[in-house]
Amino acid sequence: MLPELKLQPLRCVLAIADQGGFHAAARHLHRSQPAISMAVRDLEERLGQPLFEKGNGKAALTPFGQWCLPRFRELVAHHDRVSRDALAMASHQAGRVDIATVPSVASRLMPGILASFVIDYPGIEINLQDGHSELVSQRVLAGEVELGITSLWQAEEGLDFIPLLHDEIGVVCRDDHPLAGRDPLHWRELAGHALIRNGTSRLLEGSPAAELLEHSALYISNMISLTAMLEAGIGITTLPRLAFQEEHARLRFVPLAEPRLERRIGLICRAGVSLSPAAAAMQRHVMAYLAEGGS
Amino acid sequence: MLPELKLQPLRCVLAIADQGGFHAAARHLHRSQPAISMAVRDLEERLGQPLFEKGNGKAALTPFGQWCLPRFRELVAHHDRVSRDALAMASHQAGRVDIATVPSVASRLMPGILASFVIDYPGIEINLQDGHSELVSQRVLAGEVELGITSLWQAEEGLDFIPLLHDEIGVVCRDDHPLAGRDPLHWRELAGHALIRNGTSRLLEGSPAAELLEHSALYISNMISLTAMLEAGIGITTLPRLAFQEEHARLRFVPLAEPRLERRIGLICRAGVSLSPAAAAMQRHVMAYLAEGGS
DNA sequence: GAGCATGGTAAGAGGTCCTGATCATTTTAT
DNA sequence: ATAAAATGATCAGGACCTCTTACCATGCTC
Repeated sequence: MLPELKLQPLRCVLAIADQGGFHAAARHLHRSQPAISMAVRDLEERLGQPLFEKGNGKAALTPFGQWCLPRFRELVAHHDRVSRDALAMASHQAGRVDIATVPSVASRLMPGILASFVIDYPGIEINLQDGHSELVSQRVLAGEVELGITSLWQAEEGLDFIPLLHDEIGVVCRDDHPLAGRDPLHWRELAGHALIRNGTSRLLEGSPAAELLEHSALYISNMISLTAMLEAGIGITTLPRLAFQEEHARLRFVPLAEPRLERRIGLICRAGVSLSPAAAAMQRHVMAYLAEGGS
Repeated sequence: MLPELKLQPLRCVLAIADQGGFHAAARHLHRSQPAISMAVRDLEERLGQPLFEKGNGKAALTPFGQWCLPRFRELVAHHDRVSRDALAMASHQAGRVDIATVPSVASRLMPGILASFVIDYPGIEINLQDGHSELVSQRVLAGEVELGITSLWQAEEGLDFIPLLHDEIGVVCRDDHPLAGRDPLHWRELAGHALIRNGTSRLLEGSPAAELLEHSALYISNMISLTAMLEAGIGITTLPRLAFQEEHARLRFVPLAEPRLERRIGLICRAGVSLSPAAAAMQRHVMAYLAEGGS
């Protein structure tokens, strides 16, 4: 029923009207002049009305053509806008990535990653939120964010996990603590010291050191509070190295040598659903960044 | 630079998303299934990003595809709207005609013409304005209106004139006037009677009766005032028959037999400019209406 | 009237698009 | 578990469309 108005003929009409002639339009569109004539004739046949006056030497729009012109112009402009936007989106020059990470990654890794990312992809909008690792998994699974950077203790259904780095677990204590200087540190040596549990303590579960947790009376989830406790000398805690804020002068990180514990930090995304171009770019960027050692 | 997004592939994407599969989309679009696959593949290559997930049995949009979908839908809808409007305009189901006529035509001819026109072309908007004949010509020439119905005393540059009917000139007087019953009326018989000139009196110019005008002291342009004068018995006047309002019980129209004078009423439009589809329909309608004798 | 512009027309090459048959894979039914 | 059905992908062939080259008709300029 409706005739299919192809865009090329519409562009021809616009060019003829703007450039003031078939030949000029042909030059402008890099086509031969007969192509313009035929495109216009075909379009006029589809519409059932001439767009240009015939017979006279000059090209002049009929009233019908004048009526059509602005509508054609709008339609072509609309097409170009959609085309440009889609291309920008596809070529990572525009778009948006939502990422969720655990706080330690957000504060220690992401600044460097994002600093270089925004240079490479200035058009991409980034939304970074942090939360504990289960929240990160949930948000990725729910589709609220496309990418997550976290540690997975168990392979989760519907999530793809791409390992990025190993983050070793250690003991954090004040610099005047007896354990502060030790380097080969066995978990048994922690017995008797006051241990403060925190959000990452469940990383010890399943290891011989797990029984330490049973003798711990303090649980602090907030990192600020935790460091304050440690600085006050109230006790020691275990943390992944990445979660240890090195700028605290009086705190020391002592890696656990036996058993050697670590969390595997990686990228997670929904399985079976491909990423948006922007998120794919971010994924590649993160992997390349960490492969180069965080340069 | 910008890829040319043809509409057919876009429709394919919409159909796949709406119908939930390539085969369903093919049935819906009355195409074969490979055509759909190829159209999508071509579009994906142009954009540089896949729109549908590959590998899985089912067709599912990628995030990029989801982003594109509403934009594609808008663009296709825009095209269809333009196409439908242009087609309606071209096939006289929509549009607008601006006409200017002399008052006599507007009041005596146009009601019948327009009554049947609006039945045949219910979608066309009509704008009718009246004015004296020079004003009609001016407006047509200036492009303010596309069509005019008037009497032309001289062929005017840039105007095409299509004769429609002959309107004879006669004398109008009160029913008790000495001339009221006369039928073969010679212009010499008007001598001595008080003649009121009006806007149509210049139709006498160039005829033997022109000298009558010199002995006339009254000029009334307004038709209401003029008939009031005539009904008061102040004098007589000359009018084309069409301009004589027959519903005035006490006034009589006596055709001038010698010289026989008439004005030629016709359609005028700008020369060299074709009419809008709606105006062309009106032109044909007027000519057909008057050729049939005003049925 | 020669020359240059306008746009229109005809024939052929090239590309696009569609179809029909076929294949690989997944899902569903028995 | 096996058969059956449905999904989308692929390929070769042909119809169709579009563009180009060459040529024609007309109007304007000098």
